[in-house]
Amino acid sequence: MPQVHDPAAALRAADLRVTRPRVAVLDAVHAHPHADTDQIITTVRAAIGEVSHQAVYDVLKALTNCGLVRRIQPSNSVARYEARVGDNHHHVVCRACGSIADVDCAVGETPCLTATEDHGFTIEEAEVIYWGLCRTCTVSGDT
Amino acid sequence: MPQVHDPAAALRAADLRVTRPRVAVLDAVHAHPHADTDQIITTVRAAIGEVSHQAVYDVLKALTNCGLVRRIQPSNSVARYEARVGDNHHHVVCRACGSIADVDCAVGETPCLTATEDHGFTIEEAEVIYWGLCRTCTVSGDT
DNA sequence: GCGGAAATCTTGACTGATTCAAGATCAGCC
DNA sequence: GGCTGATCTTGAATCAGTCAAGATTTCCGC
Repeated sequence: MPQVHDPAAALRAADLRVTRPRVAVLDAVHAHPHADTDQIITTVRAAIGEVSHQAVYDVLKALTNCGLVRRIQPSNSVARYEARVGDNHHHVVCRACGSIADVDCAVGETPCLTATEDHGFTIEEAEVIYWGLCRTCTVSGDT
Repeated sequence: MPQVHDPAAALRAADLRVTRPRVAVLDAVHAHPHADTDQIITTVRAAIGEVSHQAVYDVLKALTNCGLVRRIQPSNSVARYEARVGDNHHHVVCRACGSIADVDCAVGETPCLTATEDHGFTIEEAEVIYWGLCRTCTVSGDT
């Protein structure tokens, strides 16, 4: 049982072949939470040399599908990815600079999952995005 | 005091000039909640004839800025707009067909606004998206 | 009602993230 | 080591949304 992050094992557990690009992408997402695709590509290339952006897109899609990474995409932002999955946490997004931080759920394990009127929808998951200003932007812009 | 939807009055109240495209866009958003830009353009053109897509984008941006409409953009979806603003309601999005429905907040007026750890962020607003399946997709896909 | 100034709209090109497709390459299995 | 299909490379394409310049239109005062 790996206490540390073990990409290869995670990939095998998800029935995905273990390839250098995949391991590198998984590492990159672990190392840079909330990174966008471009940052991930850069990180991956720094780690293992040239990799096509297409490969990174494919890998991210595969990892997202099997639940190894989570894709988040606040409005007016490109897609971002994080490796913290399985727990129920949400995000604060800075309106000014776009930075993202994790927020543990304030209400319970599955917050707000009880919609008052579900219109016949089968609700599986609640995604919460808090909008505000990060500390830096609060200081610099609040004059 | 207009009991009914009065686009011109709303525009004036927001310090925006009253133009045909703006009135038509406002009408379209009122008539079709959660419509995407393309649907809005189509509706507007049906109402007042040819209008450039650029004008619609401009108008939507202006209306969003002044708070007359709200822009929502679930992951893997294009931008959508709705005229129901000011109250605190959220959305259910169908994972299969992308349809959206309104959900009143289950918790209170400003749900989940109390993040346990705000990382120095000044939180202004919480946006909640419920992911699930709409009734139609639940029935057809749940075999 | 008329005229001027500034906001708004039209036209048309452009960007940038993401996707598609075809073929080359590699991981996993025997 | 060799085979097979998944995965990666290459290169082009798509699509929502943006930028920019010039033509119109609204609003305001007269």
